[in-house]
Amino acid sequence: MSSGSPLRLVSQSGLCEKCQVRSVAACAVLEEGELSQLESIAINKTFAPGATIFDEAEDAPSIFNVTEGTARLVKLLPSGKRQIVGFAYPGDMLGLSAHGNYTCSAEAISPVKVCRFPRKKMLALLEDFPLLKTRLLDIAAEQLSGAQDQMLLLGRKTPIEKLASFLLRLVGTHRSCDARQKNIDLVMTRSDIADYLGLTIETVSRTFTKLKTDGLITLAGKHRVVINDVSALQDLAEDSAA
Amino acid sequence: MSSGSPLRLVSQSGLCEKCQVRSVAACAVLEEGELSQLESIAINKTFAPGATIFDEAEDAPSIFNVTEGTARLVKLLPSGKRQIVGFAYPGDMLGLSAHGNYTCSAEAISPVKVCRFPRKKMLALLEDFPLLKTRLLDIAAEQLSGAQDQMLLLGRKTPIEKLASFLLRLVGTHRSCDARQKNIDLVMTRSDIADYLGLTIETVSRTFTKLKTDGLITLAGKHRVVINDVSALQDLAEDSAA
DNA sequence: CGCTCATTTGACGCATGTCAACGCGCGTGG
DNA sequence: CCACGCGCGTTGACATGCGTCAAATGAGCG
Repeated sequence: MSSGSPLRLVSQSGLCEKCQVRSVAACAVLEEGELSQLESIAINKTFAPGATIFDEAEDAPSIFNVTEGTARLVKLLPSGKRQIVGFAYPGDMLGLSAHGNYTCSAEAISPVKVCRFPRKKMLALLEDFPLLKTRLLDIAAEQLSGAQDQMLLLGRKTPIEKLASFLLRLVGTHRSCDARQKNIDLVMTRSDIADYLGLTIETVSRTFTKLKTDGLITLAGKHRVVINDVSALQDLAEDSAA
Repeated sequence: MSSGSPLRLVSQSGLCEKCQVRSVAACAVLEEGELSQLESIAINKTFAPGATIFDEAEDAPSIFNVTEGTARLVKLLPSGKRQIVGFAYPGDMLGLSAHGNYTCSAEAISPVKVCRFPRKKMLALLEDFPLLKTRLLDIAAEQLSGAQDQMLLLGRKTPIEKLASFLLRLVGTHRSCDARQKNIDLVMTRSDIADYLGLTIETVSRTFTKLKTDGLITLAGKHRVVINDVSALQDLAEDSAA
C-alpha cells in the first residue's frame, strides 16, 4: 500500500487497492493492472439515508458496488403496497439487469457509499476480463439462490419462522454484526422488516416481543438484538414441527 | 427412442441443429462449429411426469436445458410445506448454481426432455465461448428479475391479484398458450398453483370460481382457461385500487 | 360401470391485518 | 436546561380473510 505520509490522495477512497470491500466484492478476482482499468471507469458517490440511488423501471445506465452502508431494494404496487426484495451491504452489486432497466428501486438506509460504473464500459471491460464475468455469473447465481429462499419464506413461513430466519441470516452472512456474540445491529426500521417479510409492522413488533418473552432473544434498544439461543431459533426458522 | 426406421440417427433429437428450442435457449448465440462442441458433451434424457430430475441440496454435477415439457422447481420445509419457486419450460436452463449444489429440486410435470451437460465441461466450454457466458449472465439477470416479481406477488398481493398475475404471465411469456386467443393450457395441478402462489388449493379453486363468476375468464375443463377480459385482469393483477 | 383422485363447495375458527391509543426517545426551540 | 412535538415502536381491541376440516361433485381409467 502507498502512503500514510502527508500526501493522502488515498482518502478519497477511490483507490481500489485500498478499498475496504475489495476482498469480498466482485473485483476480488482482478489483478492489480486490471483493477486500475476498472478504477478508471468508476466514480464514487455518497447517498444520505432515505436518498434514492436509482428508481425502478428507469433506464439503467449504471452498475453500482456498495462500499459502505446499507441500502434497501424496493418494489411498489400502484396501491402503495411495498415489498422489499433485498438489502444491499458493502460488497454487493446493484443494477445488474438483462434489459437495461432497473428491476427495483434502491434507497439508502444508512449513509451509503457506492462505486458507480457506466454500464456500457463495464460490459466492455467484461469481455477483457473473463474472470470478472465468471465472478458476476457466480454472484448472480448466489442471488438467485437467495431469492428462492426468500420465496419459500414469503410463501410458506409463519411470522415467527420468518423473523427467526431473518435474524439468523443477518447473523450468518454479514459483518453488520458480530457472529461470535450473536449480536445484531438492525439498521432497518420495523417497517422495512415488515415489507421485507411480507408482514405488517404490528405483527413484526409482536413477534419480536414473543421471541423476547420466550427468552430466545434480548432487545437492547430498538436496533440491537442479541440472540440467546441460536439452535432454538434455527428450529423455529426451519419449521421442524408444523 | 432411436429406432422407428432402421437408420434414424436424427430422431434421437440430439442434433442441436434441429433442436426445437435452439432459437430461444442459451445455445442461440453459438455458431455451428461451436454448437457441435457443445453437442459433444450433451446427453439427452427423458423424464416421466412426477419424476425427479434432481434433488435440492444434492451435489450438482450437471446443468440441464429443457427441450420439451414442463418441470416444477420445488423447495420443501421439514414440516412438509412446499414452495414452488418456478416452472421450467422448453428453452429454460436448470441447475445453474454458484456452490455446486442444487438450490431446489426439479420435477417433471408433463413428460420432460432435457439436454444434460456435465457441469465441469460446460464451465470449461464457457471460457472458450465468451458469448455463451454473456448469454448465461443475461439469463441469470432475467431470472433474478422474475424472482423479484414473485417476491412482490408472494409478500404483498391478495389471492385474486396473485392468480390474475399468474394467468397473465402464462399468456405473456410462453408458448404453452396461444397469445392471440388468450387461451391457456395449464399443465400444472391446482396444488402446484397453490404452492407457487403461496395459497391453499381451496383458495385457488375459489379464486378461479370468482374470476369465472365475474366473467373475466372461462374454464373449459380443469386445465383450460380462456381469458375474456385481459385489461380487467391486468387491473386486478396490478392492484390499482387497494 | 364403478373406483380413484383432482377439484369444488360449504361451514367454521383462528391468525393476522386493521384501527386506535399510548409510550418513549430525540431533536428543536424557547 | 426544560418543555414540547414528532416519529417510531409497542400494545390492545376488534374484524375478517384465508386456512382447516369435511363432504359432495366430476372426470379419467381400468
